[in-house]
Amino acid sequence: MAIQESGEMYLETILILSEKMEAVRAIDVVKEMGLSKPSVSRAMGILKEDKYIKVSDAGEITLTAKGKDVAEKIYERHNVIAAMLMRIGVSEKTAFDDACRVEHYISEETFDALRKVRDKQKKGK
Amino acid sequence: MAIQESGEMYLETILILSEKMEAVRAIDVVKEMGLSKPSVSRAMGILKEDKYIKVSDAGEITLTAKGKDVAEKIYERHNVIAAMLMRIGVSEKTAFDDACRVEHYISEETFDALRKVRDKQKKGK
DNA sequence: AATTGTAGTTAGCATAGACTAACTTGTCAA
DNA sequence: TTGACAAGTTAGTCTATGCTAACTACAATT
Repeated sequence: MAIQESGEMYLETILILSEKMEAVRAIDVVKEMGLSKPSVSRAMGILKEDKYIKVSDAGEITLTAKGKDVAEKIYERHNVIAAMLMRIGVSEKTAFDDACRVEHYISEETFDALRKVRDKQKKGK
Repeated sequence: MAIQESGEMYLETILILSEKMEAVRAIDVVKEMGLSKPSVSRAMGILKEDKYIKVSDAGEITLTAKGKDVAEKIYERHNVIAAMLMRIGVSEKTAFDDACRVEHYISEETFDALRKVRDKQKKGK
């Protein structure tokens, strides 16, 4: 089964958390995303089942290569979209929030186009 | 209850269809959106219940002022987003499809910013 | 009048994704 | 060693949104 929007959000969150702390546990995801423990517990079960993450006996969650691919893809989208929105005058908070929703819905083609705009902009500076 | 993404899609579709034909019926929505009759039938029931549309005895669907507000808002977003994507090099089809998904997820603030970019661009031409 | 086709509805089911309540398990402190 | 907290799981529920199967109701054709 292809990964869903919620799965992408969980993986992105795990990636971000793993850059901030040595060990990411389910409870950290609960706190970061503001969801209930059972929701996260079940999601981790599915992500583990589908080989996006590994969970150690101690409960430490790590991304597999497959999971990292997804997480980094989404995270990059997030950053590119948020940066684009801020460039056209959207506030940081709104840009972040909107990017968080939009990141799951744009095609590769659109994302490439956005990335190109960003690169051109960068060079121009 | 606030209107959902699917409700916005139905209303937008009804708006578009009502510009193309004199009378819009549920079956027209079925054909336009590629959904099943029961799905559309139920959705119309909810939209009617919540006063977004009116349905005549003959089955003709019309938008109320409230429904038109939503439909036009979404339709404008659709157009602005698709135009923006095409301007940065996205193909027409992809721009249309992506706009169709993204239109439901952007804030008013982001939309205003997009509109401003479009207006500036227009003036510059 | 009987058949057929079209529009719409009803009933029941599926999936994704969230929730609460209540349980287990393990650690740590008194 | 016992009691309490923290982490995680299990079980059951809810909402949104779709589906199929099977029905009704009506109109048009033969």
